[in-house]
Amino acid sequence: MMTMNGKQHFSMHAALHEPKYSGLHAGSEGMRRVCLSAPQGNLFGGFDESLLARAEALAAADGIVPHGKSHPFKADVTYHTMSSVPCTSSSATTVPVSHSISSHHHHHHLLGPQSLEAADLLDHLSSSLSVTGMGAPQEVPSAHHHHHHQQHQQHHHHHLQTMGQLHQAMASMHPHALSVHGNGGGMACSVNDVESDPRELEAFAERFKQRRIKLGVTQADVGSALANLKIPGVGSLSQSTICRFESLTLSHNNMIALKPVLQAWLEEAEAAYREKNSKPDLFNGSERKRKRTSIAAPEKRSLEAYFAIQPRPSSEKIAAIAEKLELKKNVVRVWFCNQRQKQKRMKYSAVH
DNA sequence: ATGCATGAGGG
DNA sequence: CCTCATGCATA
Repeated sequence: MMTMNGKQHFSMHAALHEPKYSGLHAGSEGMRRVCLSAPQGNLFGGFDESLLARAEALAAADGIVPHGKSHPFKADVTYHTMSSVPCTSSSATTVPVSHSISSHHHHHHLLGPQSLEAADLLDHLSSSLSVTGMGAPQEVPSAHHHHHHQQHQQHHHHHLQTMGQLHQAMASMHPHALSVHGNGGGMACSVNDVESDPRELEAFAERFKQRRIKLGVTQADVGSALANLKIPGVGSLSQSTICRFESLTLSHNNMIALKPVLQAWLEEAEAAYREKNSKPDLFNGSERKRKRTSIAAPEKRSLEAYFAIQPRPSSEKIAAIAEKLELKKNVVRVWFCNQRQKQKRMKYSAVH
């Protein structure tokens, strides 16, 4: 029944764009970012190549693995569950080193004395170059802030909507459903964000998670159940999103937008709780599946080093980096985009 | 739980 | 091309 994809995009997108948090969020998120800002922004001005070279060299040195020669394989692997896909394109070369090193590489000096990481590099370079005459204020080449929290939960792929059914008509709805930004410049702010200090969000997320678990509902269940609430502009969400909400790994705005919806669900669920589901019904074996490139650890280290220096490389630079790392340009571009997004997420984005 | 990807909307 | 919200695929 229904190609199971019939419920994917519910654009509540349109709503939140380029939020400068100009006035309203200046106290919350904007603040956090400011705290992280490094005084020296743009380090480029003609040193590009040398900087990139150094970043790479250092990143490479950082990964001194027992291989005397350079990696003979492609820097990335592309997985796909489909055998019918002939386009092993980006990786005709299967990487034998796959998980051995690609998983745990936490940028924190546990590698030894030579592990000069991006932050150090930046620091080093900035002191010697900040005089070259550029001062473009950048976002925040902050050192990484990685938080690793793991706790296994359920893994339950839902391609179902056995109880969901319906929805999907919202793709054409008004773009401002649960927007947080109603302001169009007039700053008549009053309706949105206000009542949303990160403190409360954190508290809510925690409560939500606990009660959800108490109800014996999985993140995926919550996601699909949201469609049943029939809130205008709100369709279902994925396990990923629910998970991210609970772990506060969404942007501040996203958190605020989702809170009311999840709260509504929680209330309804507790009212008439006690309903499970799980009919992992079958699907067609013939679906074009999305591929997920896997960037190997060494390359990832290089990218991180570059990112520390310049979070927003130009197209040319991206191309150059892509070539050096033997990655597709688009892969590199997306990596930077995702990295930037990551930087803006909640959680311990700053002082906590 | 998270990495890489897609797409809308805005320049 | 970017930012953002989201999701599939995966570890």
